[in-house]
Amino acid sequence: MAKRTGEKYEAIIDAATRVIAEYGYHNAQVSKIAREAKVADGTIYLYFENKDDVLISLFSEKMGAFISRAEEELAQVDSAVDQLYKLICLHFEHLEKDHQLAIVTQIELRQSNPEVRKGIGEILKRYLDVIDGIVEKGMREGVFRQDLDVRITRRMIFGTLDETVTSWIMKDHKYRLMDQVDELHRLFVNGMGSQRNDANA
Amino acid sequence: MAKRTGEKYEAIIDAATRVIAEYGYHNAQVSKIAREAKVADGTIYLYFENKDDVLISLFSEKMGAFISRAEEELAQVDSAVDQLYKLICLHFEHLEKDHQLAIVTQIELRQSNPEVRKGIGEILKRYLDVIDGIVEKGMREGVFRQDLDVRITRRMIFGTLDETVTSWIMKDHKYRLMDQVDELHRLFVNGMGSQRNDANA
Amino acid sequence: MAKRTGEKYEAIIDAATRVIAEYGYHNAQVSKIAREAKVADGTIYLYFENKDDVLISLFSEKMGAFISRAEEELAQVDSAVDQLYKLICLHFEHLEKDHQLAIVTQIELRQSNPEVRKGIGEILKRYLDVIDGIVEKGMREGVFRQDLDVRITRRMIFGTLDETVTSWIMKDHKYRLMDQVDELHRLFVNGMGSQRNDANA
Amino acid sequence: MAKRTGEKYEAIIDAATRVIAEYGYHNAQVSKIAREAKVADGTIYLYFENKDDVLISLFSEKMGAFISRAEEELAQVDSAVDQLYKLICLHFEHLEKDHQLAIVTQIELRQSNPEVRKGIGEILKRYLDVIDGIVEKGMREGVFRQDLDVRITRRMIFGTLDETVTSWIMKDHKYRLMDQVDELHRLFVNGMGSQRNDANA
DNA sequence: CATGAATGAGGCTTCATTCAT
DNA sequence: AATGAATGAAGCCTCATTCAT
Repeated sequence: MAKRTGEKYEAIIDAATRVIAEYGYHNAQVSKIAREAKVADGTIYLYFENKDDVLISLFSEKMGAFISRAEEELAQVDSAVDQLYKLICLHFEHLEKDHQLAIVTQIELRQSNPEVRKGIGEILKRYLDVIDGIVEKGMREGVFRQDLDVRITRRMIFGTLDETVTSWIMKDHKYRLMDQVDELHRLFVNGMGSQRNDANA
Repeated sequence: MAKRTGEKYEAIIDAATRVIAEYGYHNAQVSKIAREAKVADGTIYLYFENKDDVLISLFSEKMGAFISRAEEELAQVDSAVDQLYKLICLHFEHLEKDHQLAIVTQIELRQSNPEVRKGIGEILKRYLDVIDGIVEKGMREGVFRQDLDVRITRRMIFGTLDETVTSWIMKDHKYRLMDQVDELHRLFVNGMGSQRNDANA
Repeated sequence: MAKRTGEKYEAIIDAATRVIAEYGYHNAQVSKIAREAKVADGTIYLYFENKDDVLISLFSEKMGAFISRAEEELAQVDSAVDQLYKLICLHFEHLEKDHQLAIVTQIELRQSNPEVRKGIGEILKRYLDVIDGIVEKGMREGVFRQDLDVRITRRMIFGTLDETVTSWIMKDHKYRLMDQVDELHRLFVNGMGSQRNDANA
Repeated sequence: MAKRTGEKYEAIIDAATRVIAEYGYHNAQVSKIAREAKVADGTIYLYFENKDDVLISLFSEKMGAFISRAEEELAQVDSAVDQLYKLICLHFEHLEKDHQLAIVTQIELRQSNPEVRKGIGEILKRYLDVIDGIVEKGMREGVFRQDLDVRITRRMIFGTLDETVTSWIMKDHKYRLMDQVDELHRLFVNGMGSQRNDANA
């Protein structure tokens, strides 16, 4: 039934992003999104199943495009260590370039109902796979420990990046995310590093 | 006006925890919480300002008690490295021991309105201070790099633990969190370690 | 936001009048008014800001129309004495013709909250101006004393008419208001009279 | 059951007067009155049937005392014309001396529910009888028209005094009520006068 | 006599979704 | 395809009154 494509499809998603960023998730009514997109309330239901679908599609479109781009760019990088560096850069650049999107995906959409959160989770899986790929490549290259648990490591990387961005937004973007890339990369690479260090020993 | 103490105060907070864990944040009506606590709806308002206050208090009581306990236990540990280990243990133990609380604090309360989220954020600050204390101690001890950025590092630690717990809940607590303590500790300590490794060099 | 016009706008106001007259102010719930108006509860909020707005609008529409009509009719009367007679007639006719409206405006709406009472007061100001006009005209004509205090006199006229109507309603409309016009007119005119004049004679 | 007498009985009535005058009828909760009277909530129910009873008793005590005093003082005045003058004086003095009481009886208690209004109405009947007595006496004396309708005339007098006081309160007691006694008396006496009499002259 | 903690019924309003035009 | 007026379910909170102490 829902068209899921076309000029108005995109207009609605962009309007939703702007409205949520400006008014917050709890004040982003369908009618407000419709007004912002310059369509009638009912028109939204010609392009989306329901409001949840708008939100999931918003995340899917924005994040999906980012993941695809990330996959492409990472493919052009040789070593896992450099890929990780590139990943952090891409992650931060992506959100630093679009403050509205950052607010919506990091803060507002997380208040959504279980249905939307589930949709978001599924989209994020692809991103986690990208991270897994880098970790596994590093293990194969021998620059990361052989006994790394990929899932644990992936959660460290994703959890850290996610918390870093959220924190940056909560502080009103007062500093530059990109300035933290080097330090985070070092923390990750040292943490996963194959060399001597076994501080716990 | 609100009493904020007493037998029923605790009964209401515990009832709220159970109801939210079972039905989800969006289906945790005041009347349902009251029924679960075996008090009248109105009684809740003798102990709390409003529904938001119940939720914030729930987080505050549970998390506050945990943070206090953590502070005490960490004070009895000598080295920063061991303190960090202890912190991960406490964090995981705390939530693994009480699946309901884990669901409520990690998943459900994050869907709450801005007011509640603000209250939660303020309580979490104390926890972040605890993490900062460990990082700074490690730097003083010389086991962590002198050029660590405490805030960046704190976000790595908290973000990683948070993501790890959330992930564990989403996977229906199918494995044991405590089994991941060693590996995470190693990732952190190596990441922050003062020794050799400068993978980026 | 609220439309404040249209077929349903009037249907809701009329329904509110009937419901309040029948059940009393304190038992006139929005849902009851909606049912009486044959619209959904939510529809009321397409035409009015809130319940208070319905009540103020009800008074404003009914009283506003009456005042406008009164202004017109009085303009066609030459002398102040006859205008006063006409005013009493109009005042009584208006309320005697519509018992429900009389009950609502004289009895029920006076129990309303401060917000509504304030709205009512502002609308009544226009009516008091009409009375002032008559008194001033009579003074210019020389049929009323030159040393009349317009405000004091206005309060006598309005207070008397108001009390008379309220009393009539409390006695269940058992007699005819119109039968009291002559006597009241005589009391007013003699009271204000510049000398002996017995205008009614 | 209710005692209706004693030190606390009066304390509660006085507290109710103060609370209603300060916070308004709609914010005068039983618990607030109890606190103001320095008794427990439940104690109020040892002296009064219910909240309505408190309000009716408040009106009854204050107004009843006034009416008794008025009856006494008027008995010492010879002519109806002078009695009417005295009545206006007493009415205004009574309320001008106690602004709180004026606000409570003229404004706030009129917002009360039908039960209370009914109680108030019954108490006022005694006052209306006093007015009737003056009018009838004046007719017997021949200074008021023989064809006066006592009820119509009574409503003019009461309605006018009532509206005058209400208006004075709404204008924040900015002027002196007592300054209007002469003019109102003249309006009444001329209005009722059997001929031209200018009683005030 | 006095207390005050506990009760629980009741209503205004929002907003995602539909469907006649 | 597009509109937007209409729908109606659902929940937080207040406060008069009670009754065990």
